[in-house]
Amino acid sequence: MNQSTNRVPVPTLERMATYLACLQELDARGVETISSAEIEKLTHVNAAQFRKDLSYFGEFGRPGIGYSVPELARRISKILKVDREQPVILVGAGNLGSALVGYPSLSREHFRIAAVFDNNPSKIGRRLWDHEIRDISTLPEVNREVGARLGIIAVPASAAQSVADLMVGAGITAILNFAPVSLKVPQGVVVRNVDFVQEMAVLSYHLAV
Amino acid sequence: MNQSTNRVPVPTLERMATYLACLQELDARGVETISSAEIEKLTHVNAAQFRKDLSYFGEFGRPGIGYSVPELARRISKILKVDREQPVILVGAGNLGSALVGYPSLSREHFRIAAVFDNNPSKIGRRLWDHEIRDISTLPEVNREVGARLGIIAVPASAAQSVADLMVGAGITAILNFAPVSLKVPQGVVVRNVDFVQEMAVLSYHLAV
DNA sequence: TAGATTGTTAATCGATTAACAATC
DNA sequence: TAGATTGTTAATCGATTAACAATC
Repeated sequence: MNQSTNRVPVPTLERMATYLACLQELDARGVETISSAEIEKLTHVNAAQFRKDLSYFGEFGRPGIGYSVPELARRISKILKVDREQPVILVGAGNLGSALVGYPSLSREHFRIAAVFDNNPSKIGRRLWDHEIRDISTLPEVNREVGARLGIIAVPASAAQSVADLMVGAGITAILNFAPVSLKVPQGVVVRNVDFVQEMAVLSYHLAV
Repeated sequence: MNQSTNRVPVPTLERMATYLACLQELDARGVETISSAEIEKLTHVNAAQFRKDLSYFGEFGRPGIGYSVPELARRISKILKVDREQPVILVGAGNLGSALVGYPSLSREHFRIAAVFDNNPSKIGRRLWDHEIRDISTLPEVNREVGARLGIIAVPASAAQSVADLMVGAGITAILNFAPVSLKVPQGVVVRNVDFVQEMAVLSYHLAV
């Protein structure tokens, strides 16, 4: 099946990333072959779901045998485009931004923080890990060099929309947004939101009174 | 409609938290009344969806008029149980844990970090913001005093399951898990996962080649 | 009253899962 | 061959949305 003709459901994409993490772990442990039933045990994703998800992208296994762990990992990496270096720009050099820049799993999947921005004069020019914190107003010119298409927004809610606008103007087409606001972006730009408070609120709902 | 007889869809709960954030913002701006159509403009959630979501919990508006912003905010807070102080324990005093402890929005919604744990001897005893980092092995006894039912896991994937087990043993019934693993927990314990790399991978998929 | 907007039903849409022929 | 497991179809399940009577 063809990725350009058939729209892949977003939940499928999320699970593809989950499968990949699982396969990389198995590969590191030297496991060579795995069945959909075993994937279900490890990820708690239904085996039929797993096979259906893969079917959006092609055929990956051998009936009666299962899937080659390293091959499947390689092919999913390619599908998700995490098999190549991907420059990312980050706006917001606060605690969260700092944690993200230092987050080792991001670089492990070839996401490379290429520039860090803030609008706070007392932060601009200082260092965050091995990055200089740059003036937000230089974002367009910096990204002309860097060429990132992925952006991370780690600023307060009140500033998020204007940062998004700036990013989109500078050629960013995919945004990970940590601010609790619904961003307005043009067609063709993808946004995913991460909202800790929302997550905690959903958990809170489930507490016994 | 009754929350104990009818299971509320998880997407509805997530949106309820979104509505609440939006209403609090409106309330702060002094807006007194709002219609579902205006909520759609602000949150990009379909107006019928909004009304349907609320219908799981009762009646909140007045036909022809709309919804009282402060009243609806108060009632959603109560439904999500974010109207009261909620103690939370956090394990993992790394960069991410540190960012979470310092995250102001959590306390704004009455989530109070009550204790921070780590297993690293060089961290134990040190301070993180205004918390002493405690030995993970003391978690059960500390939580006997603290009485938290919410826990946050901000440790590497390899340690996450054992931390989860420890939390569950200490009375935690809801876990926010930042480690990229599928936790096994007993019936009655709720887990929500936040996985930055997964989010980035989904965005990466959408990039043009 | 006329106009606006709710709460809810019914229709639509899409995602999950069971079942099984194909195949190693 | 017999047993295992895939890829895919069809059935099920659940979530979203349009439509509208009820009501302010």
